[in-house]
Amino acid sequence: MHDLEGHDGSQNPEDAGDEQRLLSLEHLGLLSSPTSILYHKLASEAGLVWSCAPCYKAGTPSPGEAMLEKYHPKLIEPKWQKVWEAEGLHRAGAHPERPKLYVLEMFPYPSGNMHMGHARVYVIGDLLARYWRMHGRDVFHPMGFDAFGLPAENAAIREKIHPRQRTLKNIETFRGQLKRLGLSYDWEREIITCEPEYYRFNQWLFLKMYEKGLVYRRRSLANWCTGCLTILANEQVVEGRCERCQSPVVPREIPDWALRITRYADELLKGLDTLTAWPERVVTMQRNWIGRSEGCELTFPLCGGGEAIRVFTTRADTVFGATYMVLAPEHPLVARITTPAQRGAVQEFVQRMARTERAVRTDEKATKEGVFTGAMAHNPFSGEDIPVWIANFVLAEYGTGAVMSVPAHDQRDFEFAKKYRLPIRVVIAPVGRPAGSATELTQAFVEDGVLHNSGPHDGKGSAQARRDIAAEARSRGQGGPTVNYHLRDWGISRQRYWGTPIPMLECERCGTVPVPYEQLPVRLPPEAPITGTGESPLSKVAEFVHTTCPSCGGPARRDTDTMDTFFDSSWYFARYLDPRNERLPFDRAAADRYLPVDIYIGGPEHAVMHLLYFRFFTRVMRDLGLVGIEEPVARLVTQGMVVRSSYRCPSHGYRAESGVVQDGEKVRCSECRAALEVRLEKMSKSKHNGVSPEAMFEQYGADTARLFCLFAAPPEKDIEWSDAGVAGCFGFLRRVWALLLRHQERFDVLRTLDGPVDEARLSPELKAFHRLLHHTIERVRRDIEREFQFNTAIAALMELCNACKVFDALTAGGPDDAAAREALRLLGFALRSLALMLAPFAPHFAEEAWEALGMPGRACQQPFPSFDPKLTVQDVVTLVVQVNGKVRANLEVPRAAPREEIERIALSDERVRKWTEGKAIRRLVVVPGRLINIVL
RNA sequence: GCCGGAGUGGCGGAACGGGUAGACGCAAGGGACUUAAAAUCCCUUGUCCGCAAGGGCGUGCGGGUUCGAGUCCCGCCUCCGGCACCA
Repeated sequence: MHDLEGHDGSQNPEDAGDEQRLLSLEHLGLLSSPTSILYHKLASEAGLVWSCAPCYKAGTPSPGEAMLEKYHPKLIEPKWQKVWEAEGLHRAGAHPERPKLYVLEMFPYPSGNMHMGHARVYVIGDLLARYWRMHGRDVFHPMGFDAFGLPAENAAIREKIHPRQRTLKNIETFRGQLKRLGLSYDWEREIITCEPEYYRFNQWLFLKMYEKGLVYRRRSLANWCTGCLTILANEQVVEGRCERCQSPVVPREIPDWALRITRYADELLKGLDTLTAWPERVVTMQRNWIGRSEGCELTFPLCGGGEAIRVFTTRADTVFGATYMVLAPEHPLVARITTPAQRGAVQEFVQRMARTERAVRTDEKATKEGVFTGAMAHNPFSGEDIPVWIANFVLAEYGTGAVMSVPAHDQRDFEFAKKYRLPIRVVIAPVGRPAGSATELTQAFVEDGVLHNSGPHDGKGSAQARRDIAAEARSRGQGGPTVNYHLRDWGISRQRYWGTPIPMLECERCGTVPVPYEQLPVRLPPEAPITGTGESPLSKVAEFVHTTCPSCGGPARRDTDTMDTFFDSSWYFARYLDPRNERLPFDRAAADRYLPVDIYIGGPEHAVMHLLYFRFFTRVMRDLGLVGIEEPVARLVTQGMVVRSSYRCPSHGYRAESGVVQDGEKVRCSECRAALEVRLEKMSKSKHNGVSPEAMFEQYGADTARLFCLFAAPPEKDIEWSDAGVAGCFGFLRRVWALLLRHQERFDVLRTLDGPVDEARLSPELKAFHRLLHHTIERVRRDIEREFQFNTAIAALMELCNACKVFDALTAGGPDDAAAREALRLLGFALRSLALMLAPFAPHFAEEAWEALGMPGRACQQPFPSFDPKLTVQDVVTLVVQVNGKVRANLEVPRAAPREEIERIALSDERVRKWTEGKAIRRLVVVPGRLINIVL
């Protein structure tokens, strides 16, 4: 059925590559037979090894005959993936008596293909999952798909493919790629957010939050993305632009549903202190984002009217210096207080601001401009009447949307006052110095100091005055101490099709009515006119919109927006626990068993949005009695990007590696010979610097890809994709393979020698190796557990493999020869340990090795090797001899040598005497087992 | 501007509470095997002076503490990330 195109570089995942054929073999009634039989059967059925791979010896090995001449991942990997799946080795919950561990990676949005950035995250998670399973944990390690979202909808507009169809196809592809990486997920837990079985509980949670007053309808200025044609949450606006498509964002008045995340602002902030296993920078970013600011609200009555202006300030101590006030152009009072004489100018200004892009408006370099409203307000502290202006730099959504302006002590106010010739009054003097005069100020004095020109408060320090003035305001009923947050409520309505319908109705008689729980899910209609014009597609689906009111039975209209997809991903970690539950989002007992997530791995780009919502929802779910935890994630790992060189030609744009030529130091475009700009950038199709996992599997196999992802750098750093580095990892696996092969004929003997090694019978070389082996186990465990330093753990394994050379000299002694038997015992121990330690890193390889060694069971289910702390150190150490801090000699001494002995050996050494000759020794510093420093 | 983080060979990166800087891998050079190439294996590889033995200098820069500093302290520089007219 497949076409007969060759293997030449076709990227089509359906291309009949060799292992594809292996995977598609459905004759797996064989799974109950020994895997070696299965594997040979697979191989010959696939026509792979014996007919076409030049690296194999010709001929068909008989079942039971062990290893192939060369390491061939293409053959090994599909085999073990089938075995794991058939034997259900990665399923959680099989051992309720064991301690649990929930390892989670941020689930993907299934775009067409998995890329290396994805692979890296999953490989890190999988390593931890596999490692801890070998330590006897009941590991919960699920995977699913974040399936709603704009890209599918945009693609639908472009390519006329239904988002659902496209998404499901992508998931299919993606899932296949995940499986080919050998990731140990419990696939029975899979969730797909665009399925009604999932999103009905988005709706359920929305309704519960509505009941709790955590959801409200608002009609305010929303962030409208001119590219995506929908409103965005505050978090999705980056530098005034859409974080997704970079289009300008403009204010637009669209009614939406908002979640009252601000009600949890303080709790979310305090909770940060408990997140000791989160990266510092993520905690800091969240702290900044929540942006708690303690201050004071003050009321300024308008002259000649009952109305008053409320302002928020952190500098109540400067209130006597407030010489004018400024409202945001959108402030509701503006229209009412503007005098007829100023109306024209004010209206013009307000309208201009309404059209201004957020990016332009909030650009710090934008000049401050404003218009006088004609109104005056009364400063209740100084007793003065001061003018009320509107200006571009005052934001409607922060504080009260109005400020008191103190030009002498606030830089913005200062600039504004200078520009419009507004009065400046100095009311704070630097401590210990006289207050300057307003006329000689060149910039605002913004620090705390001593009050001045402030009536009864003169002479007080700023901090004291702030407290007193706030208290005074409160006692007069004109404000008082208050707290403000940078965090805003989370608007979740999106004017798009591909998302969760919002379960709310508008009834002509009853007003806003929630959809009753028993009517959930409100299903997304299968078809809707997806036009991308900015109107909600659902509003044009008459049979969706028109419904009956559940309370009065009269006609009602459904809400036609869909939810922000961050809603979906805010609680998915809990749905995995109980993904088929039709009554509740998940069962409380399952939550109590597995939550919180012990280790969560994902990109730092989610430091604020996703992770803040995650924490918010966890608290909401706690208040709904769904979970018993406060924080969803105990330990967070933010991994770096996968980057690779990109080449950009001034006239031909980004060039693929095949389109560049090396010319000495320079790299040139193969078309026009122009020098190219070389940069390290995140892999992407558009920059032509990507490496597809498919290509990796094809060339080196999943184990090598996994190994490289872990070896290239520690998790939090970016890794630079290096084809040579990948080849190096492949080479390592091949060397281990060759090592096993060299000792193949001994496997039968090794298997029988499993008792403890008797050091006394080992040669000095083997004794040193024995200790290195124990030390390696210690290092690998420590690197994984404490530091997440997988790169150094792999380095340790490489060293161990290199050290195994000592066994090459092993001569065949009979089993009666005690020394030879001990050496073989050690060899067996080493090979088995190496195989098992590799299991979390290169799992297919490890299984194959384990099987070849003739060991029963599966490598991934064995206990991780353990070490004897007494044996992790060498008994002969290299002692460094320094003279005045400079290294002059290295000495081999017994580790346990007494201090006097060490001093004697060191001082009598010829190389040392050369430096100490004829000089008095002032001091001898001895660090046992390490060094001796002779100070002259 | 504010808040984080990082600067180590030709490259990616090591160095547990201050104790041989450069583990491990890549690249490079030399050699072995081969009719040849590939693959594989062995050796060398921070830098400068030296035939060598040996020595000098080296972890962004300048100081300091210490017998001893990549690591600790003070002052800078550069790069990356986040926030940014938040009152």
